[in-house]
Amino acid sequence: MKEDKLPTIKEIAKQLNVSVSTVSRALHNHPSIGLRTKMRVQQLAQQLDYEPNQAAIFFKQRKTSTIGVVLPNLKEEFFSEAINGIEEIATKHKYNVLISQSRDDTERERMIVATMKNNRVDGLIVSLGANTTTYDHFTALKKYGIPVVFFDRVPSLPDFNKVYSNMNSGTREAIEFLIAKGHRRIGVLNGPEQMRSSQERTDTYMQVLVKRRLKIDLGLVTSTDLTREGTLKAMGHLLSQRPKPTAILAINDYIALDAMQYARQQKLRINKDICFVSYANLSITTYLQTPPMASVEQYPYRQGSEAAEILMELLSKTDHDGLPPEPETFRNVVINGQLVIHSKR
Amino acid sequence: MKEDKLPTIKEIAKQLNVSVSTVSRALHNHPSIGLRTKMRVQQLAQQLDYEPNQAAIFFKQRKTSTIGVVLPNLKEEFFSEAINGIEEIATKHKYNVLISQSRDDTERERMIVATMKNNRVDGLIVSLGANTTTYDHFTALKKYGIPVVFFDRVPSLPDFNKVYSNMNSGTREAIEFLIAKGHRRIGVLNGPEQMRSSQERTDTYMQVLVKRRLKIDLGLVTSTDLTREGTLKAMGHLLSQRPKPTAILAINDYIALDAMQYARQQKLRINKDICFVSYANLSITTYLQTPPMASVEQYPYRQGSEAAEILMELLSKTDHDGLPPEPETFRNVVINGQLVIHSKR
DNA sequence: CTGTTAGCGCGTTCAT
DNA sequence: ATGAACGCGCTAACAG
Repeated sequence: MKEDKLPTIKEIAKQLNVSVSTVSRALHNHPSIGLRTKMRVQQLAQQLDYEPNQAAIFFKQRKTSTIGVVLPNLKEEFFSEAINGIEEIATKHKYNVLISQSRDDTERERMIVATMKNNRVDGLIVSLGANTTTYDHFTALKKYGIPVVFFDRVPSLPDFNKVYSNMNSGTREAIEFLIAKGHRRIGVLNGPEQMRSSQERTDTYMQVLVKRRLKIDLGLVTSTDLTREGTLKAMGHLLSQRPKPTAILAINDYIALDAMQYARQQKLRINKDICFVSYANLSITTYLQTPPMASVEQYPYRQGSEAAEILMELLSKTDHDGLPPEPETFRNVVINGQLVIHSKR
Repeated sequence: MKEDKLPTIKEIAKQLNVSVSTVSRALHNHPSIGLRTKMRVQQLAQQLDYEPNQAAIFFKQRKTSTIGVVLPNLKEEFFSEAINGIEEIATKHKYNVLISQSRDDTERERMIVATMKNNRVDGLIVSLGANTTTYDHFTALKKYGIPVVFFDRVPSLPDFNKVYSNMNSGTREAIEFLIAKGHRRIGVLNGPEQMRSSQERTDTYMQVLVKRRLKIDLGLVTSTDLTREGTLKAMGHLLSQRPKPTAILAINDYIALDAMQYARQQKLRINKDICFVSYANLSITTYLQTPPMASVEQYPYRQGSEAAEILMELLSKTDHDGLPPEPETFRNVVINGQLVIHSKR
């Protein structure tokens, strides 16, 4: 049953008593091939169930038609949704997608990038680990001609291609929303300080408070390392402030969930004693009886597909290789997060 | 900055005035290479930052060191967790992982399998789409020598390698649990009938009821196509039965969530008027104020890693290729689902 | 111990 | 319109 040998053009050539190059050309609809031969070749190919050996082609073309995707995890709906976006574009361009998770571990991230490089992926799409502060493992790729596009968790340095949702507009909306609801003590449950989004969030928070002439209490701004423990600890800190915050802005829905659980343990009633607003707008929150009052939608699908689109563009440029040494320009796509209100109360 | 050419063994050979094979052997610690030359080679390789071109190796060895993973989606924590298991094993064996989602669409599934085949993945790990009832796109792989291992959503035919959690023990425990809590009218919210697990679930359900001498009402056994709409419709059916069921066994946590939402809309109080027990035991349920009373743990990580382990084993056999035409034996690993109780009430 | 060579499957000149 | 030959980077069989 098992046909040991997959058909090759050579095989076809032999059977038809023509040369391999003829077969190759016929298969590619090269104009200079006789209609008759072309037909014969194509028919036999079909019949033999011939499929070109991608490995050989990759080898020859020096490209693998594969892009690597490195992200913190697949568990968060945000990232799996982003992958959908990436996959869609990649498939459209006949690219394969190699996915790997850094688990927010910079060391793992380095390893992954290294293996991907060795496997000669054509390009990389990356969302950084929470603790990654150095980018040399990415800059190193430049000399191999492997383009990198970051999304969501992007480096704070300018010289990278990135797609992300800026925190400004969304955060502004969120804070204004809470103020309008009467909240005066608003806590911030931020991510690690090295994350670009954390800084932006804090900045905007401050701005809005100043503009609204509310008192700024730095004790209300805290950060979690994104682990559950870190979040609980941060919440402990926030809730120990006096007076207690009546609302909390959390870096994302998962963190908000942990935080809400903690608050509930402290006998606080969600959306009554304390309100939550967070980022991402995940579908699971719709299942909660007491979801966050509002979420800043981050458009993961769009971020993924935009990043992939940019990468495809970069790759097509590399193709022709007559690359005029442009003054190295970087794509920087910013998506405005939109506040989505879940609970009227 | 960009070094156009990556170093090759040929390059190293030239610089050292030795032959490529010497370099190759030195790099592989071949015993028959002089210590001195070996050192020289390895040092220069290091210095040049030489990395073997995997594409070339793949091409030569006729294997890609890549396994494909086809599953319904990445969004469900069950699957992303399974991927962690797969990744762990694959990485350990120096394999890459190509992931693709069928979105429960058999047509997409076929396409994916076809591309993976053309990309010459060494093997496949698959969890079937909900509606897949034919397996010819998988059996076809046999003649290309591409082994397939299924997990969780496995074919109901015997001649495939599979890893799955059988529904019997877990379902039995679940029903007994509900009966012990005083429930007499227990509804079943099953998946599509073609799914192996659905049949098993129904069978066990019947068995336990018979054993406990409870009345069997076929109106209480219904199925959803796993879409939200399908689930709501099925719930409508279940809740229209008289007397209404007081407990419902749902095929998985996500479905349970949809079902609970529907119940809540019907002014039923979760865990009071109606109880839920489901399968999977996802971490998100811990965030719910009213989680399912109990879940049958399905061990996604373990399923993934076991499947990968089996695939690795199959692949290593293929390697030596002196495959004695064994009478085609299939691996069939069954994991017993364990009931985990969340709510005492 | 080391070098020479063939060949994996394909696309691509360069001839004819 | 077609064929012959080369080479991509690497391994392995064969020769010294």
